[in-house]
Amino acid sequence: MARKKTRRDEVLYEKRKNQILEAAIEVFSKKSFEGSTTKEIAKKAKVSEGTIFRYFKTKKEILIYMLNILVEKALFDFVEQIENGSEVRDVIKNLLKRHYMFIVNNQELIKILLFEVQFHKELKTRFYDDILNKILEFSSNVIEEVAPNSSIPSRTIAETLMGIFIGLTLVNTFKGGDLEDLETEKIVSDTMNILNYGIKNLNQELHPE
Amino acid sequence: MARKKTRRDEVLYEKRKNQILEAAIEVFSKKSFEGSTTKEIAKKAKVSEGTIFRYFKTKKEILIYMLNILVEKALFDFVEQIENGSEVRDVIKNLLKRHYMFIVNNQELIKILLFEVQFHKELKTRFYDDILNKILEFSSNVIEEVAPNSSIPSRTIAETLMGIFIGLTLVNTFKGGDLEDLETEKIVSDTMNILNYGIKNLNQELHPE
Amino acid sequence: MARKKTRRDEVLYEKRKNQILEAAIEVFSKKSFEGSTTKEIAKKAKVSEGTIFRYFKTKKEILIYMLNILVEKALFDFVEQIENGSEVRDVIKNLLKRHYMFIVNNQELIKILLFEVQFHKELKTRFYDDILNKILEFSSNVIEEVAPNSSIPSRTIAETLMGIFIGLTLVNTFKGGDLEDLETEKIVSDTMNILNYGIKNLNQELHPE
Amino acid sequence: MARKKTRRDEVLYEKRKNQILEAAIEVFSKKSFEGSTTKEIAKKAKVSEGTIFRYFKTKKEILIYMLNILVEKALFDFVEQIENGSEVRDVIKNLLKRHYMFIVNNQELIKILLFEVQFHKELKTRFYDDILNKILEFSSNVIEEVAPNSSIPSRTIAETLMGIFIGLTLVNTFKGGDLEDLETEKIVSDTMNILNYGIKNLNQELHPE
DNA sequence: AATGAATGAGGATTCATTCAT
DNA sequence: CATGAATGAATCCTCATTCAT
Repeated sequence: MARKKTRRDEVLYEKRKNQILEAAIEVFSKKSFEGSTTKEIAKKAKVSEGTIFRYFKTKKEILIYMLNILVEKALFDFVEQIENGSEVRDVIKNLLKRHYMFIVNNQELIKILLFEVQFHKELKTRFYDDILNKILEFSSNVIEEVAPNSSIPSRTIAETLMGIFIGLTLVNTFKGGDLEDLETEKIVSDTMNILNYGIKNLNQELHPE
Repeated sequence: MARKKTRRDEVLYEKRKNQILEAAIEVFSKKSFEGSTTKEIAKKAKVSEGTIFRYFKTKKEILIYMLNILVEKALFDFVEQIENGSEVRDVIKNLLKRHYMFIVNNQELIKILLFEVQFHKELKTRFYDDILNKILEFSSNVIEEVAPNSSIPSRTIAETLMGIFIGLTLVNTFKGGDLEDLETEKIVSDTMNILNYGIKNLNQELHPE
Repeated sequence: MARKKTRRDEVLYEKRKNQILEAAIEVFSKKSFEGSTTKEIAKKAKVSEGTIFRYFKTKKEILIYMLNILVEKALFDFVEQIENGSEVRDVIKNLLKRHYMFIVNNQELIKILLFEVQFHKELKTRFYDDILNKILEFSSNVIEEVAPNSSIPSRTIAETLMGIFIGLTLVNTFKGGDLEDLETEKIVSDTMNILNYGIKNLNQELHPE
Repeated sequence: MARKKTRRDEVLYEKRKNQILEAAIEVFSKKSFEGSTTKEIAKKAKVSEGTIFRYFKTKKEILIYMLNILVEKALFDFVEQIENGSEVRDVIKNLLKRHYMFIVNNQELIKILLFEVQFHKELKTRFYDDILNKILEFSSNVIEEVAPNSSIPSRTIAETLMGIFIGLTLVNTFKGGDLEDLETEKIVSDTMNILNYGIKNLNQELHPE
């Protein structure tokens, strides 16, 4: 009776699961996890409520699955070897771009998890260990290499960079909503200027590139 | 017949309302607004569920009240005239301290609102207009005064400062939980160094004070 | 310690009780018994909620008290000897007037009790026994006296009369609301004509008085 | 994917909805709308409380649905052309029968709505416009045709007829409860006699048919 | 596999009643 | 005695989850 699982079955399975995931991302990001209903997700995903529970044992498992996906993306986006410039400035600039692209590409997922993770202990650890910490380690290492004896620990610098981007992203959601690719260059270069030359010299050395 | 409302009555009223508020802050910050139940708030506040609704018409009104309180605190903490140093450096440092103290002193409230505000349109506007924007304006003005011709707009600098602190706060909640007063000096001075001298010169000019 | 109850106390007591009663009548008639709250009654009566329960052990007791009052009024309004005319027509006309005045004078109370009595067994019996039945008996007797051998039982005639008035009252509440004293004569005389001359002869014998 | 809604589905849906409706009628008529609980309705309908809300968005919607049903029935029971007798007497008799059958067949629904309608503005208008007024217009027209020049307006006669029946129904609910089909003939013919010949001639002309 | 009807535990809120002041 | 704050049981309603089809 039981039909062998074909390759096609699997592809369909993944497609359907993704359909639900995308719908959930949209809904969670608009109403928060607790504020969302499986009914609304089902509707947006164009499946029945029952179907959701074939793909995810519980509503919470959707959230967990989101974290898994973000972990993958974080690794992928930061693991590729960075094209090392030799100058501190270039290295930092590359890091900033990576941060920025990661955030822009995964805005909704990041927003959801950044917040929800606080209310679910099991997720919190993984979010910190597998995403934040991984990125911070990677950044620290890169910084350490090009500025080995800085009296500010490279980790602190990395945290500051990350903090800036998370903060900017949030502040931004209040102003308008979606970050757009177009602004990338400006935000990165403004931040670069502040970080690179310091505020002290703002008047003299700006936009020298 | 009707007893006049005495001063004592009023004090009791405020005390009770605060009791509930404190409980709500604790619960909301641990479980999110939607994830919290009035039952749990009541228990933590040591009142009956019914009592909550004598002091707040709806659960949501508790959230709104939280925003009102944060607005007050924001004004109070930023309205006092800043002791103007004459040097850019000192001014920025003062701003950073203010930011930091505001966040440290109102951690839970900020965490709750930063999150919830996204899901409640009415709150969003007020949060941006009455808190974020007010602080940004204040900061911009201060910056403008001491660094009038910077090619980076003072507003951008102000947003960056705020972004840094919001971001740092969040990143911090993942590491440990509560920010402590003790770390204030270190965080402020590290951030100051980065901002002030820039990363470019990290090796040479650090910690000159 | 316990002060002797003075006459003055008693008067005050009754006054207060009445204050509450009047408020309750107003509220019940607008929202039904179950739909009303003691809070609203208290507010309308200008006393505290607690006070209500000094005068009535429970909310339901207010309803019971209303019934008592209506019983008194029914007796009073129908017990006085009717000025017997010698003609059937005059007798019926007098009965109709009594019915009508009773309804007009106690509109709200009747509306409330007619409705609520159905949902409270204890009240139902008393309402039927002490009000409806009393009136029906009284009317039957009067009719019996002037039309002793009618093949329609005098009781049936009495029920029909009462039915007409209850029905007219209700139908009326849908059109406008309050019955007004002004219409009394017209309603009574129209009804009289129908009853008196029958529909059969409507074209010929109308308004001969 | 999505299964087409079959005829069978629809039938089941209506059956279930009716199950709940019947239960609600029973409960409302025993305890009034406000005095009833969805829990009790659910129990009586042998469904879960949740199910009720699949079929009716709110408790009040059940009441509204009841009104809709009564409107339908009123139209249906009065719209069929009346078998016109040529004599006033026959016409009136037919009208009385219609009234009576309508009331007997829909006793509970009428009792519920006659009362509840007073506390719900939206219902009140519809009840008057779509039921009472429709019936009154129909009756008036019929009367007008057979007794065109009566000095009592046909509308008044129609209102009196309706009033009689509403009133008789109510008075009846206090005596025993359900009206039974058996009594129809008697009640109709007694009322007919009163209306037809008038009280004046009660002694002479009764039961001549 | 997919559906969506049914479930029932649990949530926010109301309200009659009590009781300390 | 009068007050009105406090109570908590009970209400209407929602929603994740199950399961027959």
